[in-house]
Amino acid sequence: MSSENNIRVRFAPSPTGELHIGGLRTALFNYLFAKHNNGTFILRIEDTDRTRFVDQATENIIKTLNTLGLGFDEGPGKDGKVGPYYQSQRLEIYKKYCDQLLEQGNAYYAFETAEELDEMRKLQELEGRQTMYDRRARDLSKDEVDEKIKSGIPYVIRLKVPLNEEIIVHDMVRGNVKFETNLVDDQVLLKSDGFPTYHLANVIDDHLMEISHVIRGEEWMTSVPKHVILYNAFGWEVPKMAHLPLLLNADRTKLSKRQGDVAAEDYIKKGYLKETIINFIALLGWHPGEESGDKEIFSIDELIKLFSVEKVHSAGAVFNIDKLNWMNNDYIKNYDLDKLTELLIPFLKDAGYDTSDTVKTKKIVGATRVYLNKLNEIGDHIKIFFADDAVLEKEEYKDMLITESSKKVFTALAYKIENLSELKADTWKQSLSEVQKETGVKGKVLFKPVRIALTGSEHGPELPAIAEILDKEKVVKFLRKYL
RNA sequence: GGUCCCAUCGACUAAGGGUUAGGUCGUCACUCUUUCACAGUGAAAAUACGGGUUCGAAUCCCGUUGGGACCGCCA
Repeated sequence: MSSENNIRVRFAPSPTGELHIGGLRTALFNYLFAKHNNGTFILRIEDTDRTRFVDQATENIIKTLNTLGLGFDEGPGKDGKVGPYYQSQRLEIYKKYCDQLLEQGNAYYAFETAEELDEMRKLQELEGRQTMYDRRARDLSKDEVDEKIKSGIPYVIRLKVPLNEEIIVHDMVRGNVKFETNLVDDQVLLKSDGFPTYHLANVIDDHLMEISHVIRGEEWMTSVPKHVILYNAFGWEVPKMAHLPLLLNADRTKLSKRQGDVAAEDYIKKGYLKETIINFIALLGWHPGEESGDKEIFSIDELIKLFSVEKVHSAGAVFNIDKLNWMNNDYIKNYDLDKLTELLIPFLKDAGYDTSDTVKTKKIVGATRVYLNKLNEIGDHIKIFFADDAVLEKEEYKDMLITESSKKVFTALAYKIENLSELKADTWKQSLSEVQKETGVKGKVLFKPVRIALTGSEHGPELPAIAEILDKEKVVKFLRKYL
């Protein structure tokens, strides 16, 4: 379903590890924007840094995107005539355009070593100046350049930033932003290993891939003038830009490993539902506004319908795990029980529980889902359904179980349950109320010991549900244990 | 330090010249449930500060303060 219009956006991660929550948010907003406008969502892999390349990272990113329902229209394995979508496979293209820049006088060769540049920066810092390339190779003569190249000195190609100009960019989130070119670094465009830097590759690819809107994180804001200079040098139209507010740690610094997990996959693994993740992330830095009222829960389709860049905030947003947990619990409580059970089975198996009895498993899920903030917590709540013995949580509970009234109740109840044709929630209730009448024991004195006898704990799911799941044999056994 | 961005309850946010500044999470209280949880009701809780503009400012402008991002042959 490609574009009838020309809306084309891309998510362009570099394969240096797992998909970060911040990256996921960028991907999501690009996706929502594309789908809302009936445009095209493109995945491009920016693998131009050989030193940070991580094997399988691309596969993982694609997998995570797919798991969360953010499938791309064009990208690796899905050609849309503007590929390849791996930058490492586009080296000749960058080389060609870089040569053009050189010819036009928009770029130049530079021969400093890393050490020399370090020294330069240290000095600048000492003098309290902005650290940036001092443009010392800008005016090397053609002969000097040729000679250095011939003698095998490694070189990079740098952008020749036009001096004394002002660049004004319109950002869809932030409005007009002004930059002085004198403060813009003569960015390296082509590294000494022949690979392009982000800035060169990004601009060329966005143009060649006909990207209409660049939607990316705010950390890119300060490199915008470099990109504009490049677009201008090539004589290309600058795409529309939108810089998204950062996702923040609790201390309001850029979201990073430290405070907790930042890999989207970690959240999936813990059992945050994909609906939750999408819903929650969408509301970080964006809100549909007044028309949607007090609504907090949005399906992906609703998000697509409602999304607009104009409603994106300009301030950073703290990633708040408490609200994520609440939202996940809300989804879990309202999820289709069969589907939820299906999702929970791997977690149950992980926790070492037998899930072969699907009817029982479903009942257990139904009885305990309300406690779950995430699926991997299921193991903490279901021990009682599989134990061969109701181990007392606290030693002193025993006193309650061996009183005269408890014994009376257990005896009567065990007898009734034993003679039930089937132990269900309602037959349990029926039996218990009969016992209440017959023994005259009621209230806390009745219920508490029974609960403890069956589960070993004062707290837990509803007693009738527990009884039904445990079934006759165990219930009777547990009740008679204290006689 | 330089450049750029940002500023409504603790957090996410609504209101975009006129509202008792609204909602959600979290917190607290109460109700319900013979448990916990769920659910329901309610409470505390914010326009950073100072100047303008205006009849009227959270909203527009300026300044201050505070926070953040970037300043790599990383992306």
